[in-house]
Amino acid sequence: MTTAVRKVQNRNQARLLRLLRDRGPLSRAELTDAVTLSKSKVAVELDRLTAAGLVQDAGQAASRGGRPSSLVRLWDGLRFAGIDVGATSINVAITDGGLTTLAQRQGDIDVSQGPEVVLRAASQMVRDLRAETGTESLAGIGAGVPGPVSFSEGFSVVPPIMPGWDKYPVRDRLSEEFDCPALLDNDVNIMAVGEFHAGAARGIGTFMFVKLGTGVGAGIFVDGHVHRGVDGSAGDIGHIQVHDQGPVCACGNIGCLEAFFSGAALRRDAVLAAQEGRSPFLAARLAERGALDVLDVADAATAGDPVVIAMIREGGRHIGEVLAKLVSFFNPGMIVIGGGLSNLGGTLLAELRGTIYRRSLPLATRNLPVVMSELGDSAGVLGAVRMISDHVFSHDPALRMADVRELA
Amino acid sequence: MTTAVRKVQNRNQARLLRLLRDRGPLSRAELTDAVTLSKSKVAVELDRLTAAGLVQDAGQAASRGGRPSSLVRLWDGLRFAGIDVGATSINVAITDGGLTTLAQRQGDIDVSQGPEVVLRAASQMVRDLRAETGTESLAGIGAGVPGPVSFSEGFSVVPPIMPGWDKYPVRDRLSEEFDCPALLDNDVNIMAVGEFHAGAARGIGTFMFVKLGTGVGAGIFVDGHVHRGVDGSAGDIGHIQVHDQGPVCACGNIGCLEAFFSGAALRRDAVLAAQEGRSPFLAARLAERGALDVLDVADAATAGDPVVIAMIREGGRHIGEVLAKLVSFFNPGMIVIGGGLSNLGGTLLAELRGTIYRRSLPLATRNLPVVMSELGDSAGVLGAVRMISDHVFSHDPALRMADVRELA
DNA sequence: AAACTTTTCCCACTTACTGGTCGAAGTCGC
DNA sequence: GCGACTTCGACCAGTAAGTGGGAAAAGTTT
Repeated sequence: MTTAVRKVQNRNQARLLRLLRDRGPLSRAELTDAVTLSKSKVAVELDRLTAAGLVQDAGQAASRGGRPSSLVRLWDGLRFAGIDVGATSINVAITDGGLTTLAQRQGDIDVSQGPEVVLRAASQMVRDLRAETGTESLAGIGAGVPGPVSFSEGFSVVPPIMPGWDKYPVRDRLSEEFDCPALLDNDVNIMAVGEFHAGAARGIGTFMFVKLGTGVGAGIFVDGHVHRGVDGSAGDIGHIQVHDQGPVCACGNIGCLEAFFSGAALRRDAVLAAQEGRSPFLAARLAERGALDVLDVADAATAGDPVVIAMIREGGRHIGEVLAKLVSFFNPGMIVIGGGLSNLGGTLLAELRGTIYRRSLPLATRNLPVVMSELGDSAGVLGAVRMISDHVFSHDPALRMADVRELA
Repeated sequence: MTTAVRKVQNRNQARLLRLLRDRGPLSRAELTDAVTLSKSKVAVELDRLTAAGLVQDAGQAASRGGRPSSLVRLWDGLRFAGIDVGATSINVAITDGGLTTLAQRQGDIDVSQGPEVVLRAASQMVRDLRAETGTESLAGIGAGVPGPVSFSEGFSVVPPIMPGWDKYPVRDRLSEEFDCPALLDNDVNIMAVGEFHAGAARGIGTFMFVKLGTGVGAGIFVDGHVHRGVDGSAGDIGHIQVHDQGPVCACGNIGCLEAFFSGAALRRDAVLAAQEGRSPFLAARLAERGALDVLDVADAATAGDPVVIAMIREGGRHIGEVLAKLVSFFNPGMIVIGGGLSNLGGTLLAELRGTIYRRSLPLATRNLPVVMSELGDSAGVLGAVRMISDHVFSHDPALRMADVRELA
């Protein structure tokens, strides 16, 4: 363990680090090819990175007919932590520098208990995982929480159903406690980052991630970057009004999208269908277990229960109608569906696709894949570590998008 | 007139040129302060720009208590042309390097006559304006046409009601004819650029421009850049379905937003109200002139005609309901309303604001101005020249956003 | 006219990076 | 086993970009 300043000094070092993160150990020659720099320059920067303890030697590669390359890789002890706080659960992972998960843990929480309680639980989980993986120090922590987040300030802003979280300095608390850089974002955004990094949207710079969970939200990628909007509330589509009348939403309004279809709405409708005897399958399950969740509904659909299937189709149609409008507006290259309700599988996906393709312009949908999340529950933590590693593996964190774009 | 290579050689020259464009003549000292470069470097680059014929001396400034500055400005003979093709009209302007309009001309066309006819008319107008302003050569041409455009390829793609335009190489034709760089974009996008450059959205990097004209469309700005979407169809909100039933749209579908409210829809409804005797004001106008347009409707509203006012309010509500959904999704910093229907004035704006504020989340609307276009008919041509001047005043046009962003 | 202010020109110096050369370290053919 | 060939990495001189100090230039103020 070096005690050197573990800091990226320039743009070239940042590029090299991200190459090593994304492509694994590479030789100096391969790195020279990948970045447009001379071998001398690459060698110099690698020496500096090695001295800074960010990079290390990785032995010899097999010869390709000449002198064998000596491989270079990210420092073996580099560790990132990701924290994905949901409404009722928390997911924590520790990865190495290449963002391979070394250990992961899930726990039940109630986000309404406030930031102190939740952060205490999260910290404990991180500490446990550190012990488990023999992690001495963390290079960075990424975290996501439900509801609108001020990314630049690192805290939640007026979260609807999360008392005590408003302006609570989550990012700075994490940064202090673990003595490393930290970033906080909306949970849907980090899931979108996850799918972009290692999931269905790999290489698709402009896409929408739609989370159908307890609530409904979207993560928006524009040219490889999260679009957060001016107040950090972009993607907040759960409370779009889809009807004048309809069920009352948790937010107090009437006709919100997530009052028609979401984890909460589906549970409500499922229990009703069971109690009213419209779905024998769900009635049996309810009697058996005393409650119903998304998996019960999915099972009922698989078993061919017509009422349940109709329920899913109607919900999918509501979501699809909103997405169709957003597709016309935004013209994304892909839509990724995630969150708990993605367990509803093919029935839901078919309805979504049908509605979106039927209601949007042909030009905007002719190349528009609508697919399920590839990462499932891990999308959030993976996105969180990707987000913080992008940050750590960048030159001057102060020099951000806005400034760089101006140059072009 | 120099015959030197009039070409920007590096990023610093690009920055200097844009400074001179946006802030007018400046002294070397002021330029040094504005860019973060040493005075020596600024002097060297200015010399090169002068040699390239892009920049020239502009005499002495008044002394501020010491040696007076010698001012530098863009070459006096720099000229940009902007072409804004609408469904029924065409607008052309020639500006100097600082994007001040030197001459402007408007003409009536029918875009359905095809690109050959329209481009011939446009070229003639540009030639007329060149003669009028004594312009020897153009430094660049920006143009906008209705419907989806492939920006990178420089032509329209599957435009709904524009036979013959599909894949017709508009950009390259202009570039060849006038022997200068040219860019082609969607007409709504260039209007948005215009409002960003010199209109209501000055300094607001993330906003929506909504054109309510013959059709309905939106221009989307994200962090100071136009968002065109993966197929160039972003902002195509006119055919969003707002109802299961309703008037048949020109696109063949039912319930499209612009079938409910647009220039075409309003004319239709106005004539109907006149013929059915519901609006005495419009009936009189129709009898008097044989036809009705937006200005007649505006006059009727000003005169207090209750049926017309209700008509505008209902239309505004339809637009507002769609915008409210998009605001929740996109979280812009401003909405600018333009196009012919903005002549409807306060009645329309009030209804839009009311609907948007009522139906979107408080967080996304608490800082959301909804304002009328400041540039009116000139937004398009001004945006077009701004677009092409950004292009000409940039280093390597090949090195574009995607690449630059990757560095950060 | 002297003192002061501000700008511009000039030049030595640093920094970032390039690209060629050469030895090191392997494989391959015989 | 040895020389020819290939590939890699270290070294180093050279270059382009940019910095920053100093002096001259060209005004104003006293």
